[in-house]
Amino acid sequence: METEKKVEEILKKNHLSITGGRRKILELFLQGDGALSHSDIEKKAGEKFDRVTVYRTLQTFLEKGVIHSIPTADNSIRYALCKDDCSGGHHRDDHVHFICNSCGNTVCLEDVAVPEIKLPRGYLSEQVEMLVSGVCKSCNK
Amino acid sequence: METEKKVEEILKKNHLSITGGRRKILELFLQGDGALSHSDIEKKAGEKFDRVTVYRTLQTFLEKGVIHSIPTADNSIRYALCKDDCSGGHHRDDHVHFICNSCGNTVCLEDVAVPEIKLPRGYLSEQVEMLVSGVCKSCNK
DNA sequence: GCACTCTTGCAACAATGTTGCAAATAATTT
DNA sequence: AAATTATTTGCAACATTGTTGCAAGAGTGC
Repeated sequence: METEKKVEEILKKNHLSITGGRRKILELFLQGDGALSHSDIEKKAGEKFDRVTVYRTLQTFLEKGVIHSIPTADNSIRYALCKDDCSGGHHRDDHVHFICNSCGNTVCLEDVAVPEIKLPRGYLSEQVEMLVSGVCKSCNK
Repeated sequence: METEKKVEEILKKNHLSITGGRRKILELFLQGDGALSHSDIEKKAGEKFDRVTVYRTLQTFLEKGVIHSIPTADNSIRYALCKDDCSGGHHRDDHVHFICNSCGNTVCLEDVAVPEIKLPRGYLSEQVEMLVSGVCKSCNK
């Protein structure tokens, strides 16, 4: 199966041992194209995994650069897969995130770059996050 | 006192009754210039107010447009005062937010406007949030 | 000052996140 | 392929954060 290979590839590339939990969570990310919150994952994974495992797995994936986190206004961080080129720790995650107010989905707009901005004198920018909310392609019909 | 007048003005303008809790919380916002998280407020307000009161007060202020919320990557929403012209429900909050990785402060860069961006076909933008993290003016010395 | 409305605090609860530790599983070595 | 080692998982217990109903208290308008 295609997904299964990808899962193993990602885990191996990041020197992570291949376990059931990591497999399952990666599959979820590969299947749906949207971002997932912690509770999304808990629900979709069925009753199979302990809550703590999900926390720790997400934590590990974050550290390795497998996923990135997307802050949201409703206090529920979401996570999405990183593209290939940002694995290995340094993290190039300069695309816009879109949250649909209709269906609630969060997606990465990989093709929309975050524009440069000029900060006031004295401020040093290290990372920029851009969060657009509105109506997504699927709901806007 | 200057602050006290401002507090009452804001509350009256939004048809909110003037109570101790609302006074105190507004003062906190007027004093420090940074954004405050829920727990910041609880701590700074001393032992005087119930947790629930803080939640409800923030909720009320949000609805009235007295404050706006700033999502952050660490799962702790922060709140900051709105400028005068965005009271009354419709909310013009189009400035950039800055989070300092050194001191942890979050501030509104009122002078830095959020740039326009072009979304892919089909997407409808309703609100844009821009979150810059790095080193702030005070820490960058 | 009095009646009325809104706000507060308390209690109880639900949801979310964290930590230590022993058992289970995966990777490594022989 | 079995044994050793390192890592991961699940459980339990706990801490923190957020929510709701309700009675008591405080603010507002008359």
